[in-house]
Amino acid sequence: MQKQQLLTKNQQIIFDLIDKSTEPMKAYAILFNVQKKGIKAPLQVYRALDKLVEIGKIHKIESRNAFIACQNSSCQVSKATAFSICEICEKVTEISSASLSKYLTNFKDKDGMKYSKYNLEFFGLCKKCR
Amino acid sequence: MQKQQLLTKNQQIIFDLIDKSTEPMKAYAILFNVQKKGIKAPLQVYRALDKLVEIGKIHKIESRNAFIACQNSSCQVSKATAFSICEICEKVTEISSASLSKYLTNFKDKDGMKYSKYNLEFFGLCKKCR
DNA sequence: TACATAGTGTTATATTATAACAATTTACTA
DNA sequence: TAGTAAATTGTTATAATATAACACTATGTA
Repeated sequence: MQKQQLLTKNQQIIFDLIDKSTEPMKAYAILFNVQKKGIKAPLQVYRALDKLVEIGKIHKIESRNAFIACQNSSCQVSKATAFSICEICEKVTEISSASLSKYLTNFKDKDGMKYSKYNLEFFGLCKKCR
Repeated sequence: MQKQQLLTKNQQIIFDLIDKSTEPMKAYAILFNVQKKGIKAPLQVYRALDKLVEIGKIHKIESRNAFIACQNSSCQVSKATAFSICEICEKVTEISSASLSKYLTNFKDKDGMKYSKYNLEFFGLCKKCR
């Protein structure tokens, strides 16, 4: 087990907010929500987000410019991420499939190149929206 | 064979530029390059980009906010895309692996949900940068 | 012709993200 | 425990990415 990373005040405030949210949050929505806690400027938010992504507590959904708490307790670092995104309601779920991550982690391209990291976003309709 | 989509003037100008480029291009870099051809405003660029993405002539590299011409002649629509991205030189290559696309196209999550679309970005070091 | 659809040109503005710099806190180590 | 390097914070300003709204033009087709 890796050493538990301690969060600083700003990081904790922002992580808590994202973690409680049922949907991915955008940076300026986060800013708006934490202003009453003394975080006033975009940069304070982005710095915390950068760090939280780096240590794997949250992930960025690149196609949406939004952030979601890691839903996989063993995911300490974001090196292999996969998400499903509903194109109607925008619900995002982190996919944790051992076979998928095994397949992608071991994937080699034509030149035999292996990759140290990947991000996969699936799009479709969730149960409710179908 | 699908009917060949005809491009409008702006779409053609912008596609030609991206297609000639050896690296992904960002929207405002494109704008700068086509201003001498009469395309003056960001919106003209974004509209052409949207259409080109929609018909599969180009792809957006989400993690870079940049656009690359489709390198796969049979790729008429961008429903299943995979790229390798060098984290040093930022070289981006479209991956065309039949087994990868087969695996991902058929992937079902725990709930049996199938997806209509995906985008995968691999990160690592290219040959030159290793 | 008349109509629908897609594309264009334009101005303004919204959204997302970083630069630069000074001050403060934290954690390590001599 | 004092010194110091590294990380974090606070702040103002600004850069980079993307869309809204509206009027107009071209194109295809009934």
